[in-house]
Amino acid sequence: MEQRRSFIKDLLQSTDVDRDINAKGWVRTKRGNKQVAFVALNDGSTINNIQIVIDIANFDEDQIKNITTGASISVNGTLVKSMGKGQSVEIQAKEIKIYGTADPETYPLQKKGHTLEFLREIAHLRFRTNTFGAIFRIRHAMSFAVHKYFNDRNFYYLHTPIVTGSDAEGAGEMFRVSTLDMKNPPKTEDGEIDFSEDFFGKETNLTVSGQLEAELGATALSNVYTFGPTFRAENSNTPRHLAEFWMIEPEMAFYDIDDDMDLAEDFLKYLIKYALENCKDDLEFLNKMYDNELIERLNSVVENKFERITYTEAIDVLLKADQKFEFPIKWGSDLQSEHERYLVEKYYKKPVMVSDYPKIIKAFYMKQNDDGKTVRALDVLFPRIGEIIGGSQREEVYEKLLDRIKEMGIPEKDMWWYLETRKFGTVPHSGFGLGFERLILFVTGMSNIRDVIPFPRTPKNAEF
RNA sequence: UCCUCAGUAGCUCAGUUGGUUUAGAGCACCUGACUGUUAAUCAGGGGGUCGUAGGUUCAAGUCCUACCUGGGGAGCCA
Repeated sequence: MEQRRSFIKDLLQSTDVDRDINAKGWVRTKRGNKQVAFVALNDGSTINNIQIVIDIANFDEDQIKNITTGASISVNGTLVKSMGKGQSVEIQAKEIKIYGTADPETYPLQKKGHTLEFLREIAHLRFRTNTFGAIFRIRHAMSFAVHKYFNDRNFYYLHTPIVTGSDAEGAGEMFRVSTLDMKNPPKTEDGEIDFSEDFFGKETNLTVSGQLEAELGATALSNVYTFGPTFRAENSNTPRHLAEFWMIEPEMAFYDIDDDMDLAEDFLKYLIKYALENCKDDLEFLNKMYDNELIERLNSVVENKFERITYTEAIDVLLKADQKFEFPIKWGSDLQSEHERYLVEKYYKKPVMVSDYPKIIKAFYMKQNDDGKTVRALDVLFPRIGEIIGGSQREEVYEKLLDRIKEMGIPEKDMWWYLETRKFGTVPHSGFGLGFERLILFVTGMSNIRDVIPFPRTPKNAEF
């Protein structure tokens, strides 16, 4: 009878030895001599490999030859206590089946390390490295933790549209969605492209944010969140931006800006704590290989209260700073990266939540303060990352919201559905957006956002 | 998009102020040695139109121009 396959993660933790088992996976390395060969096997269930011991006398020579780095195999054998150092258990092989060989001359992954830049060019194979195995296991764990956090707190997961007919979010350039013949599009009488002929009968784009739709859900379900892909056609070439990225956007009825801040802080701490508790091996690997202060930094974020300051207080701190900034700071201008970095890394030395920004530099939907100058906006600034969360209390007063829409030249007719929530049973409400990949950057200690999403979409790059 | 650095073997790099016949090294790979290895070790071997296209020069991996690709920084933001 075929032995049932065990995951390597479970085998390595097992104390029940001298029993027959089956393991399947991909060969990481093989070494040895004429008598015995040692194969390090990995199946993705853990960063750790299990050692397969092969008595060469008992196997066909050609078969052993084909067990090379990258080959996929199934091993029947006995789980035994290891005679060597470095592992407590290993598999004494009885029978090996090779599913697929990997020609050592052309298989691009070798035993020794590769640069992250090179691995990006072979994104289809980089999952097979320790680094990317660790990153994507952590990414999964964080994704799961997001749902768990909200589910346990009476939030509903709301699926907002990917294709949107509203271009009013103002969160950046959008990707057009169209089925028109680009070489010969239908034209109106004035020579413009006639989008009434298009699939949806109007101009449509990929979403840049699910926030406005999430607000609609929150005005009935109380607490909702979105977690989906968003798209920005900005020509941003930085280690912190993607054209396609995942965003988490909770939206809460009856929340003011302080409630919003409480949730943001609690949420971030929960996620980081979840990683510390559930991704120990992977974090230790990343800590050792990429960022010696990673685990220490994660712990410090979980243990310390975030600093909460207003934009105006932030400006005061920056004006008194004993440091020259490339961009001089003044009230009314947005904080530049160098300013954010000073506040987080030099002055407070912990995450900082900045609120109440000048309304002229923020979006139309943010709740206006009584001073007439500021809005209840909220940015959470993290060490190394900068802005990890952007949010606000939303303007719930119909007239004030309409004024801002007019002032900022947003097409009012496209916003009728959004405005109606302020006409019928309007409530104070708040929300924020968390860039999922930026969270993963922080948690893994990676420095380029292209390394924390399986298949990064960036300007001039949509391979795979 | 702007500034800046880089592109030489499968990978990571060296290649001096342009000039010593076939452009080097380490790792990887192949062959051999070794009774249990831990990124094993040791010996030998194969492997390169020097990112692309022009240009300067008696002579270009090396200098100039444009473009492409990648890194870092900035802007936009999450």
